[in-house]
Amino acid sequence: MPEGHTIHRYARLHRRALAGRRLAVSSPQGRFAGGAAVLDGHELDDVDALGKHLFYRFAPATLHVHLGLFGRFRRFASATAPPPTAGTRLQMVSGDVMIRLAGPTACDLIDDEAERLLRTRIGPDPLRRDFDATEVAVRMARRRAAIGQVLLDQSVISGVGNVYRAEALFTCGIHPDVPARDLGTDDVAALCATVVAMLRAGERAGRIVTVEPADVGVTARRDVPSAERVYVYKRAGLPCRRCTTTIVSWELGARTVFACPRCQPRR
DNA sequence: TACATATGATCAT
DNA sequence: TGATCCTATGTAA
Repeated sequence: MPEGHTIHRYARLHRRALAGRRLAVSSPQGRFAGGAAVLDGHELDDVDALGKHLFYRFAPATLHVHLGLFGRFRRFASATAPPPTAGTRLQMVSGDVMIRLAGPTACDLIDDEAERLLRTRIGPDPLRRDFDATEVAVRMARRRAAIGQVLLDQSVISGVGNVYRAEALFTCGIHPDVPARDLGTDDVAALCATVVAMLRAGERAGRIVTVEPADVGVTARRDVPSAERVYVYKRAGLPCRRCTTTIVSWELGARTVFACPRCQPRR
């Protein structure tokens, strides 16, 4: 689940549900018991997202969460919640609202200096109002690595993961192997605009839907069947939705990338 | 019961 | 580049 759209969505939902309240904070699993004790009983002031990072502001400290590949939050009604699973790292409760976190790569208290340092490593975030596509272009122009690899580099542009990389490159007709610095100004601008639109749509819907409804024979985006929400991701061996050419996949940047050889020529 | 799998990132070599 | 960490879920045995 967790690309940037998921992170920003959690920030929004958790802010709405929990900000301005005193929270019972605990670590059923025990691995975050010390940090939970510091926050327990304090008011959550705000929740902030940058790229794939979340920051929960409490007076005593800021809680920093990165979901990694496996992490996920789940929300329960306190009264009817099942017992926490063995992997429940963090639990935050206010009244009837219970939020549980399992499987994160990071769940720790972070001081201002460490956060400042972290933020210097994070590139422009397409889901923030201050997103700067020009700055992304500057950073891409310095990379000779393949655009498919550079799109996953969080210091160049933050929040893009393996699904959106494949889908954005397909939509823009760019082959993943093209060196980033060889892309034209127009290509980079289109790519940024596409990523912004895709992540925003994903944040709003709570799921990734990158196909144009017309390409799968429906009129509204919400009517796109679950099996037909993407163009190329995990569709190796299947026909392209636009041209019927067989989708191919290979390893790029230690992750599997997918592309249509015809819609995305190497140029 | 075991294994494969996944939308991530870091560290050692 | 490869090993490693983290969890839940679905399928195979």
